[in-house]
Amino acid sequence: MPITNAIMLKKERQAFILHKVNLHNRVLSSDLSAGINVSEDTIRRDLQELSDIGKLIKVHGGALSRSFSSHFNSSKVYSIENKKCIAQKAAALIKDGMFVLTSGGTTIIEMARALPETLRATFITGSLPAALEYTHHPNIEIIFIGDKVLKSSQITTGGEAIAKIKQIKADICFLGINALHAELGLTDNDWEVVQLKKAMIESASRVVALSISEKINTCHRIKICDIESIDTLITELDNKSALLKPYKDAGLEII
Amino acid sequence: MPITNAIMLKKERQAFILHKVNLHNRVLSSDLSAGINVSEDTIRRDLQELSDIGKLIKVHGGALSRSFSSHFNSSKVYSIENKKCIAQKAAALIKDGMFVLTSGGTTIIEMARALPETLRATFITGSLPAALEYTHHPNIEIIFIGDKVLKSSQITTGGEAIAKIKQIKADICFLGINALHAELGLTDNDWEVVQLKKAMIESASRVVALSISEKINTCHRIKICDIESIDTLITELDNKSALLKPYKDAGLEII
DNA sequence: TACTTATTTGCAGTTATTTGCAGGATTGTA
DNA sequence: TACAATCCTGCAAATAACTGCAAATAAGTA
Repeated sequence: MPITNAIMLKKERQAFILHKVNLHNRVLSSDLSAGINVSEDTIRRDLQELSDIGKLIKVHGGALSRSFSSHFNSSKVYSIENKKCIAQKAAALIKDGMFVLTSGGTTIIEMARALPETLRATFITGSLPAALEYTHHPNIEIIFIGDKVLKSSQITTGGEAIAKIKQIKADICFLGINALHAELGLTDNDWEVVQLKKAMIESASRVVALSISEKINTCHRIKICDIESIDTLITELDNKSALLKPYKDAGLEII
Repeated sequence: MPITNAIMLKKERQAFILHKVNLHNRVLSSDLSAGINVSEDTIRRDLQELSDIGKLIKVHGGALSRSFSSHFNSSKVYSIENKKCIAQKAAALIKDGMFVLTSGGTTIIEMARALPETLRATFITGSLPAALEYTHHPNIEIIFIGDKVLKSSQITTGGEAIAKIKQIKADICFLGINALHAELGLTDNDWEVVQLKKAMIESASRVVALSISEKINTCHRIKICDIESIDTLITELDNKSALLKPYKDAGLEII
């Protein structure tokens, strides 16, 4: 750590901190305080400001670079309890003999775990984790949609996968939802995933969207469909919740 | 386990643990405690927190990866060291740009983990666990063969899967082998799996069999092919081993 | 210049977090 | 069953974060 004997301007100091954090992927408040000649309080305030504008991630004792914590913070699988609640409600909709089309996502995985052991149905999916979860159930038939695997989402995508889905006529389709908005509809931020979900919606008699409440009234870049294309919305909330009213008004069944 | 002598921030440590758990599919608290310089209590608390937000599954003595359904598989880690050895040898055969066809099985999973990060190749498989493992690598393209999923083996089987495989011409094919015999050839005890492996052998320029030595000179019910259909045999043994002589005499390359 | 105002910084006191440790409970295994 | 390993709980020490405040500086203004 190069010692700077001259005093530093605030902006200058923050630029220096950013440089350090990007170089080493992490910094300690104590090191910075010793390196630059300022109190730890000042460093903390700097880190707080830089964190507020998203230049780094502040943690107890220092800060981490943004790229570093992307793996850690990006796929926030928070609110497992809520997802389990949604999973219970969703699983109850599936009856013996049904053809069930499902997307991927943690909520779908929870649904797979919530399926009663006695259920006899056929599940069709292109999600590797979901399919693996289904293999643990004794009485379920699994059809996997093959094609190129999208690594980030661990699902198959591509023309052939979509063509296969279009051949299917499923009784019910469960979609794990990333963003839901009363006017903007369903959106996602991956083009491939959007194509796949579009196809799934078209191939099912009944479309059920699974979404934790914090994703309600948010949107992403690419549109999947309008709200009206969804038949049923399942959240962890009570169906009298005010947050759900716009969707109820749009004619969706709320569970 | 790389020893990190510098102190680690809490979040940093947790990210490290997550990385480990996703890489190896399971970690021991004691190993982590020794690797990072913190008490087991701290590790336990980290695992608890990560478990609470659903990043991993905490078990007695350590933790399991969430993406992999290890409950079933972790108990089955037969002679893991030998398989790692085989995996290393097998991975060395794969070059940039290759089309690689692989079956399922624990040895194949180990091979997936042994692939160098820089490798750029296309992997084709019908095994759910293998495909999931491939998704962790940065430069690999994955093509998944879809169809009905055979739950016991977590692979896709059926006419369509076989038809797809027959359309492919791969540079190399890796087969995890359950039984190998100099006169009786390759055998297996699941009819569906046998059909699939037959197709894979026909679709590859070079066929590589991966087998731990204890499976040599054993046989199962259903025949896949003769020894001569195999080009290369990889075991954990030295290639001068007497056990391998019949296979060497049959013209196989022994690694 | 002289005055007001805003920003920055350090300090003291308080609160919160993290960590290791000691004990007793629990679990897995021979 | 007995044994060892692992766990949980509460506690204490160390560290870090927050709060309010005051001094120093910078910036704007009549």
